[in-house]
Amino acid sequence: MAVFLSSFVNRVDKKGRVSVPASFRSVLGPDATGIVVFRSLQYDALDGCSIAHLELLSQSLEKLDLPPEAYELIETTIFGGSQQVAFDGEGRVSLPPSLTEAVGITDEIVFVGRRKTFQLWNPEKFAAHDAATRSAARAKDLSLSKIIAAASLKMEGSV
Amino acid sequence: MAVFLSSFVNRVDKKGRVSVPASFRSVLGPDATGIVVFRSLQYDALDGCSIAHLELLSQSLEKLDLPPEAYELIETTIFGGSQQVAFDGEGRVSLPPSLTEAVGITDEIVFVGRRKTFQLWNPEKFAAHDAATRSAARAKDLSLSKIIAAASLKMEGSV
DNA sequence: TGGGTATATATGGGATAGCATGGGTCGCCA
DNA sequence: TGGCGACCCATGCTATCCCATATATACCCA
Repeated sequence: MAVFLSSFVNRVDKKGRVSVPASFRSVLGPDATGIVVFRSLQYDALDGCSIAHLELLSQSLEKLDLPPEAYELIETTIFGGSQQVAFDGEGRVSLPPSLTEAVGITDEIVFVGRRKTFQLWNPEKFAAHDAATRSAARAKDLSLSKIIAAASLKMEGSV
Repeated sequence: MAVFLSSFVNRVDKKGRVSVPASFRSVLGPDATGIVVFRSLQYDALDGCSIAHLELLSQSLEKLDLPPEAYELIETTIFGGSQQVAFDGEGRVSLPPSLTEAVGITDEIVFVGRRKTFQLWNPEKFAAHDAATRSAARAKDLSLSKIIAAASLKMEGSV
């Protein structure tokens, strides 16, 4: 399993600790010491990724041809706004109050897999967001089977 | 941990002393005797870095083909205006009043990690700056996950 | 196929060490 | 000799580590 998949609802205890879902930890690999968390720019949620991913970003920053405001954004928002949180012996992390308060996470949290990264949501907010996204997709008549069918056609055509 | 990450709010005591965040000190390494602080060219804040990094900056400056006035500006502002401050036994530094007053730092200070360097802000000013950066990014629809995805693609492609 | 057992995971709480912070004292330089 | 800065010690808080427990899942054996 190489990507972050599906959603998990976990509790946040009095100390602010949260169990990272075991399947997410296995994606991170046995050598991972923790994760990196920062505020999502688009959503009222937190983004999470592996430390390796952030280091990758750091290394590739110099090579990427980004607009100056993107640099500024990354330097301040990601590196300044992110928190590296380490696993304890049980695979938990303690999320800093500054981040959880900003997105309304209190005693429960949803981990949402997003392939290379994942998100952390307040359960009610995620439910609302998910419902809105779904109805928007329906309105646009987006369906997975159609997308896959279209992709397969494209593949066959290219062979 | 090889880069300066995340933000920390610390107190400035009556003597003008400030604890440098432990994680920043660990980035600087066990042999670091202090840090270098100077006024940011772009922001109403202070820039900080390791002594080694300033030397690196000095060397890379010589290789750059800068117009004389820019060179002059940097020499005067950065190298002339920078202060080397040493750690005390507890990992604190005392910031010169000339610098703190110039950027409005009084009894509280924010350390903001910026990868190879970090910044020192008045908390209120940083909050405003951060909010402005965020909303600008949102307006431009800069997505961090897109940037990260692009970075990974580039990295994978380069292997 | 069903029951029982073992393992993994999530969760909770207590102990401890590290860290931020404050105050005091000694020595140096003006 | 007075003021300032550097070192030393004390303290409270918080994060980290360690151990205990409940629940769910997987496995095994009859």
